[in-house]
Amino acid sequence: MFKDLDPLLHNQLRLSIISLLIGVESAEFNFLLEKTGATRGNLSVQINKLKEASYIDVKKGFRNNYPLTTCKITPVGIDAFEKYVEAISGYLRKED
Amino acid sequence: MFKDLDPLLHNQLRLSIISLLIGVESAEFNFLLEKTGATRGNLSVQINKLKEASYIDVKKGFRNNYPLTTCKITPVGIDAFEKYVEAISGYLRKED
DNA sequence: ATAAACTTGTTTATTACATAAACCTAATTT
DNA sequence: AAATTAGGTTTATGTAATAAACAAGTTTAT
Repeated sequence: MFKDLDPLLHNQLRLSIISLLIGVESAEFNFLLEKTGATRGNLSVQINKLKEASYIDVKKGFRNNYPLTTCKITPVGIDAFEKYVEAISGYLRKED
Repeated sequence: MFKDLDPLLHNQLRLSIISLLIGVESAEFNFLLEKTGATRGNLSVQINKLKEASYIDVKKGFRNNYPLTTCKITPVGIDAFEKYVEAISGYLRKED
């Protein structure tokens, strides 16, 4: 009847991150921070969870002498997102 | 950018319950149990949370001498569900 | 040059939540 | 009358979400 919802994506912040990444080539930590309105700590944690699931790739470098974290969605992440969209859509329709 | 997701509805089981109730006049405990595949305990807990938020009305009676719990969505619940659908839709589109 | 404040994150600690397991009461069956 | 079934509820526990504290270095002000 109802498809299971990927617990990793069924979370506001992680879903926001993936939703943002799906639309861009890649995104920096501060971009995600601003767009999501999350705290740094929470964003850091959730980025790592997505990374450990291989939903995103994370590159750490420097710019203007400061640390710079860049995120990019992977094919695995894209696939998971598309499945999630399909699954949750089944909950949102009024018809059976 | 992203609208907040009602925490009460952003849960697989509770969303299933509301999604089912939105399509029917009312539903019995066992109907929800079967359709959602939840355990009785979990269903009981989540029904009560929805009830405490006035998202649903719960009527307890008897049928054939056995307890019978019947649930019905309220206007508050309908409103919350519609808002949730709109909010989460903002996360699912590929365009910005 | 040194202290203060800022940048960019990470780690830790606490609270809340989701869920299964255990329990309860009454009815039915054997 | 003992065991089983029906219909739920309560409790206990592990997991997860999040904020608060910390870290490591950089820039600015004094």
